[in-house]
Amino acid sequence: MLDIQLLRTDLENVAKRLAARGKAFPVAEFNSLEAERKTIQTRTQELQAQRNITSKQIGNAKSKGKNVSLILAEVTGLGNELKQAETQLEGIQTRLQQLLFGIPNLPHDSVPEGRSEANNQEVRRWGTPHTFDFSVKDHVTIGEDLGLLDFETAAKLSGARFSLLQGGLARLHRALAQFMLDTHTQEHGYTEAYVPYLVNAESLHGTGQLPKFEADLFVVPHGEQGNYYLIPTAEVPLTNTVRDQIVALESLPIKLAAHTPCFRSEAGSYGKDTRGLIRQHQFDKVELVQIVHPQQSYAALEQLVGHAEKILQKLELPYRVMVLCTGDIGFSAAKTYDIEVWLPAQNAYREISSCSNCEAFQARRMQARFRNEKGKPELLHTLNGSGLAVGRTLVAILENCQNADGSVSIPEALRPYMGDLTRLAAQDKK
RNA sequence: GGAGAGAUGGCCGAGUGGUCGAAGGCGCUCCCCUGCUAAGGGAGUAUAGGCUCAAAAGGCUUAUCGAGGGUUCGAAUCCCUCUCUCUCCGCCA
Repeated sequence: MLDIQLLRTDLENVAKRLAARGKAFPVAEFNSLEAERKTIQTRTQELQAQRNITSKQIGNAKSKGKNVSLILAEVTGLGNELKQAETQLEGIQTRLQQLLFGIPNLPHDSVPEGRSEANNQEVRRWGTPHTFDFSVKDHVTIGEDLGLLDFETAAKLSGARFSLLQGGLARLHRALAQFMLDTHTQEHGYTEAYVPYLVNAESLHGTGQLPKFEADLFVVPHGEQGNYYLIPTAEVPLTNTVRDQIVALESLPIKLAAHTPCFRSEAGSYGKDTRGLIRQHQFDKVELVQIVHPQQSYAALEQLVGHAEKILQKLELPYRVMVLCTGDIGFSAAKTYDIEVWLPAQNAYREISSCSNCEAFQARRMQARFRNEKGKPELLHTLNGSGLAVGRTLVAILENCQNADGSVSIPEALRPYMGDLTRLAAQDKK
């Protein structure tokens, strides 16, 4: 959510920066709502003040044993008028808020302008893609040939966009998550967290998935209490830990890491990445969240990307880092880096991590604050990044580490998590 | 799932219809006193808004005592609904 003060004082500039992300701000609608709000709010508060004064007079008079019927008669009409004004004000403020909740974050000045993915800029590259002296297979073929990856059975159990891993591949998947989590907690200073996978609407509202993106979520009805939602990312529970809180300055930065499944309905992505593990309704991810002092958030973003990169470096997987352009950053983000891993079978780099600084956008929705140097509450900055998407990392390993005989070499960093196994071969089902 | 108790400021805790944004304490900040330490004295100390102001300061004002609704001229206080926490019983990994 944007700061309404900013909209009141510098609407033109806000509209301009939103235009850079391809979002037209409804200036006229906002201005007329604001004008209306101003009139009605002033009127309401005047009436409230009048009521308060009169009520006090009644109290005073009564305690002195005076007759109050005269003053009482004076306030008779006030109640109705006040109630009407209050209702009207509430209506306007709801409309203003709804408008505001639908407006995305402003891009940071350092974000390159552009309309789409095509305008994202490469920041750096690490590693050299391997050249193969045989024709490479894609991860689906590799996994199925090994007898360890089974989409047909998954489709029977659930439907499209689910997968079943077995044997060494399932173990490799587990090993990856452990390895990532251990690296971040032991080398990068994150606190490991185990979090709820079902969250309430307030939490999703806090991080910005609601109210606009309900269609992307899986909803679980829960009796009369309303709905639970399956988390689309651990960013939601991790970031919302500070919702409605005022944290102490000394406790910053807060760095949290969690390994969770993520659930996305993938509405609107029909026909995209239908083959394989790239785009699933359920996938695992190790998520990094940082909650920091506003002055630190851009330094923290660089760090956060580095933490995610470190995983790929240890796994010796080639990648590049992209800075997303104004037209491609997500709703809550002010700046986003994507990390893209090399996939030989696609002969392309594909997204494996996304790291964003949301500045105060989420914190404002969540009322997540800290006591600043002057002891005053101030909004925090929140950041999140994948470190990394486990399923996609598995894909990258299968494809980058494949051998001519159909086996897959296990990166050295993972071997301690695999009982020192060096390769996955067809007989590894058990 | 059943029965009961509770939710008040950074924390503890008083407050059962009016002068209560809320006693008292703790903590924190500033000042005074004390040769040092310990102790003592005084003052201050919620948040989010609105209007005003070129801005800062200030001024005026509104809302907030778990949340929402109701009764009333007036609600922390009375009534209703919900949420959460605790205790006991049941069930369960």
